[in-house]
Amino acid sequence: MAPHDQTRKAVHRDSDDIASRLLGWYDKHHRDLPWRVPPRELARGARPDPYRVWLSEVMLQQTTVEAVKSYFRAFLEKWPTVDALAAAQTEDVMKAWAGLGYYSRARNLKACADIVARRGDGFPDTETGLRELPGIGAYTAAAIAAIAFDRPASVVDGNVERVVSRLFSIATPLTEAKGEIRVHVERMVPAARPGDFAQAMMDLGATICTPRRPRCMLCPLREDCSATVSGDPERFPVRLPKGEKPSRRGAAFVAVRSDGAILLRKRVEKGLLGGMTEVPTTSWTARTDGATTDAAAPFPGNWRLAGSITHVFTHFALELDVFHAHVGGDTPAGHFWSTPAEISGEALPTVMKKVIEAAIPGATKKQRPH
DNA sequence: AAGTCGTGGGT
DNA sequence: TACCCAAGACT
Repeated sequence: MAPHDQTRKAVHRDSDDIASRLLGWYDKHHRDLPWRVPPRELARGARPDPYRVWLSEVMLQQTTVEAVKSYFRAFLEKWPTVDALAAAQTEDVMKAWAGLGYYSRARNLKACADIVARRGDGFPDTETGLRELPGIGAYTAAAIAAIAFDRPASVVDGNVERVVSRLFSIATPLTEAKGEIRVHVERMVPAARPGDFAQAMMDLGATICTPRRPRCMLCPLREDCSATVSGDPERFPVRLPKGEKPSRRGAAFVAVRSDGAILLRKRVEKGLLGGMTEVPTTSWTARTDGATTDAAAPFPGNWRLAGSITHVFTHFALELDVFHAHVGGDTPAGHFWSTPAEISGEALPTVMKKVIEAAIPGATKKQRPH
């Protein structure tokens, strides 16, 4: 290994070495992903489709690669271009997004597509231009600029924070260390292949420099890594202890018509599960004694307790008692019926599929022609 | 600027 | 089991 000294020039060369080692590793060990153009094809002159880069990056916000794959393929099948997505109905986009979580992303995705389609010149090709679009924050703007447009942007996501905090044994809690981490990344970003560098950092974090039990023996940067040399890489990044998760309770009502249709309604656009579809429920702090239950049901009827479900959101846990009744065809104001053939295509978040399944097992599964 | 916003897989 | 946390954005 080359001798180190304290000059600025040496520091720069050291950073270049890190990028070179990382890119060499990426050339051999990169993941093959549906939205990715591999380095071999980039070397032949292929360019990524900014629409696909954008779509994948928004889907990947706080979401695992495995969860995204099938949604990415389905979206690309339905809406192959940003113009196609702009021409879609927001309601259909919400339906296609159902199950992926963080539903404001879907609304912002559609709003962003509308703006880009109206621009008529594709996506902005700079970090600044991208940052102005709905649903595109600091990370996503940098990622699209680097991956789709070959800009030397500093891409900092949770993987990069972990890798860098270990490389330099950053003991400051993560919330306060972001600026320091960004400075390190800015020094490392290479002039050539900045998009591959960003994806390489994320692949390294996802496959080698994992939160627990990192595979340091396989890491191309182990000689550069302060935390590995000191013997306890899992100590980084340092996070502040988190508060306790409160729990809420409520009751949900699955009303079934004679043809098997289920009564649904649409939630308000903003806030939790905004714009998504649900069965009628009490408020989610309500007590579930008999009096409250009868008052909140969409129909007076022969309600039977079918069971209860629990669902854990990011900042609270929810327990819902699920009531089930067969009812007549009246339609309460603001509600609608969804037949067994239609229900799997509704914009039902996972918590609501759990509720319906508790009352009618199999009801939300996709029907297969026979 | 700390809280809000989903879900599923790994350990 | 209970906890961690993932290619974060928005307010």
